[in-house]
Amino acid sequence: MILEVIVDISTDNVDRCFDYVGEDMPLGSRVAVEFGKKQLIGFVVGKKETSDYGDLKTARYLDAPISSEQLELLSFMRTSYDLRYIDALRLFVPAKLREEKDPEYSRKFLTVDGSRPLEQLVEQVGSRAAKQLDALMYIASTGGQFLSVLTSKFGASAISGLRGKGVVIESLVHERSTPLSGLQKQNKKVTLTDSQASAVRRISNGKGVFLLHGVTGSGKTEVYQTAIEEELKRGKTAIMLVPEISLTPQVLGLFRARFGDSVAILHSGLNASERYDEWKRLKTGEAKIAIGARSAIFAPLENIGIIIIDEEHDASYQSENNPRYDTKSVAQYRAALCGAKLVLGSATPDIESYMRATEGDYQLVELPDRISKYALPEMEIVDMTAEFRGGNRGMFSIALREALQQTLDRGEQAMIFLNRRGFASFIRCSECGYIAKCEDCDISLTYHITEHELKCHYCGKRYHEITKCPNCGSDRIKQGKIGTEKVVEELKKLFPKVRVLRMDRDTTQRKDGYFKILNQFASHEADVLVGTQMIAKGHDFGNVTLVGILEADAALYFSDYRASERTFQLITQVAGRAGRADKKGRVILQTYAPRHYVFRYGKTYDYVGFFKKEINTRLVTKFPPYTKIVRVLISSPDEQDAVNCTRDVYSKIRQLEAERGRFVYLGAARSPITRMNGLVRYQVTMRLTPEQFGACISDIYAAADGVRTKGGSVFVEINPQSMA
DNA sequence: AGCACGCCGACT
DNA sequence: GTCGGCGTGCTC
Repeated sequence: MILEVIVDISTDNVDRCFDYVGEDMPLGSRVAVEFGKKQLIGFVVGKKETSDYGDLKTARYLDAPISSEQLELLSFMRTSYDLRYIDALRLFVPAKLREEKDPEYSRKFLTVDGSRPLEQLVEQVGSRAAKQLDALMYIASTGGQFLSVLTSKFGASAISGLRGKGVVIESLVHERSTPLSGLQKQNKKVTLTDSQASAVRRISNGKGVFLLHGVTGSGKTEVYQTAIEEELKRGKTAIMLVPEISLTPQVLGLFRARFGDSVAILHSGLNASERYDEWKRLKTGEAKIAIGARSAIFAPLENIGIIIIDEEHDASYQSENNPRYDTKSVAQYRAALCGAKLVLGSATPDIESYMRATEGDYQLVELPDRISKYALPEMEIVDMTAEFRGGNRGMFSIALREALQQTLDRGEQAMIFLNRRGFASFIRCSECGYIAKCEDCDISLTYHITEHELKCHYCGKRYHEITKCPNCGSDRIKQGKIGTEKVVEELKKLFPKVRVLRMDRDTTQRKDGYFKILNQFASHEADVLVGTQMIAKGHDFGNVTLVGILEADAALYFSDYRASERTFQLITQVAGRAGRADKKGRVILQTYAPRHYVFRYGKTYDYVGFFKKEINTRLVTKFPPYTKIVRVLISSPDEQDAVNCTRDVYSKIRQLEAERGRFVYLGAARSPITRMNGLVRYQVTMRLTPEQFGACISDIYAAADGVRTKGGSVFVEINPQSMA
């Protein structure tokens, strides 16, 4: 029997089948093969009787980790996202199965030989080996780097040359991680409210895709759990996806308490062995429910009855680095394959999801009421331009200062949320709130300090730097950007005795930093928690009665068509942190654009009102969901090479446009982040109608695949979460 | 990804 | 001449 095998090497030049002889075995089997001179593992993706090749090597059967249903999902992913075979295959198999033995997952790590002075090493490498010297200096300056990183950066031959000269030291680094400890069982009696019960009924008795729209605190989790229970009773299994950040011990504890050992948890805190163990429990049928972040959609379950995607609007469901895929589409395909239901749940659904629900593609299930007897907290909108004109140049409004004082006096806690994502910054007038926008795209412009100009990240159009507000003539025009540290500083100035915790990228570097800070805050070791996005999610603190939102409009000015949508989601989520238990909460939202519709609807938590307004804007401006944005990103170490490749891609797509009819938009430009990891970045951006997208996407993939950079990459993104 | 092969500049 | 670096192409 001839087996068509994909070998476990992720490069374009081996992204195809190689023929081996072997016994008959199911497709999806894992085999050991000799490839060149290397012993590798591979996966059988095809079988045939004869081969065009002469003397074939043999493949040895190991096991069959991938089911035929998973193989179908695999081929869907390959065509939909232009993935390499092996990159897609790896999603279905825990890392441990990638090595035939050697259970410990480790990588080679290179450091310079510290026993000798650097000059001596340089001398030994010799002045003729420029590449090797580069690499050596890089290793020295970074204090060491993984072999795989180095070879992709400097090329295989330079690195193997270095290794041969004995100037670098190699060691094996074991990826270590501490598993979440102490999943305590919590026994909680569950009685469903009427609307919860009816939601469960509709889901359990129905089929297809459901959009579960439930306000914050309406008890979506109980609905999920009961719906899963119904499927288990029918002998089915379930997958539940949550954003990585919500995979907290508390959430997992809830599921453990209810379903015990039939839950397998796949999260980033597990090491290779733990992950493998959980995978195996699902594969053997010992566990029937898989809970995890987006990759749990590939869980090795049979007979799936229900797939749930919690917080379905969350950006992390879209994979932004390879393999790039969209979890919701994958889930929908997988659910259809096995006749399972798909439930998308959110308090603030993705605009596209809600549109599909209004059009009848998805069935809309509403959970309109909060379980707690208290309503959502009252939201006050403070106009910061008025504060500014009134002489308040600080970052806290008078209302927020007073509210903070009252909260502290009562011995209660407050959260201050600072909306600051990314590194790009917008241009705003402090006087009237004017924001510089692109004439063609109606998207806020980004200031590029190096070129002293304003740019639109969608079309690449450039504008002169402005020093006077075109609206009111004021010269108080500036970049909008403040940091959490500055908030803490000012807070301490205003309230010298206040105990503050800060939570952002910096303070959560270490793996447990996130939980540590939350625990400290929960045990009232601080009065105020200041943070970014991170504090918006999950976690109920009973004693928090005040939430302040600073720069609520900041996300509005990122060059992103989803700016309003993101802002609405964010303020709804953050506001939900106030007054969860039996204490009434209060939210103070500071903005320079108080009349923006996102705040008008946000104030009353009116998602549907917001949706109607927003979907209309998208229609008029021809943005998703009415179009698809496709971006081809080209990177190369060499500027000229990048330009050439970009031209190449652009002309191919221009040709495509000439054949298939005018696109909504097509353009080429430098990428907003012009350099990254030493690579110059360019992009070809287009917007396509759904019909054009369906007709052209495979040709766009082909155009991108047909261009090779010298040491960089070319890839395609669809509706990227960020255009940076 | 690794490895062989072959071209090319630098130096005994 | 010849040694070693570096790019290219191939692996069933």
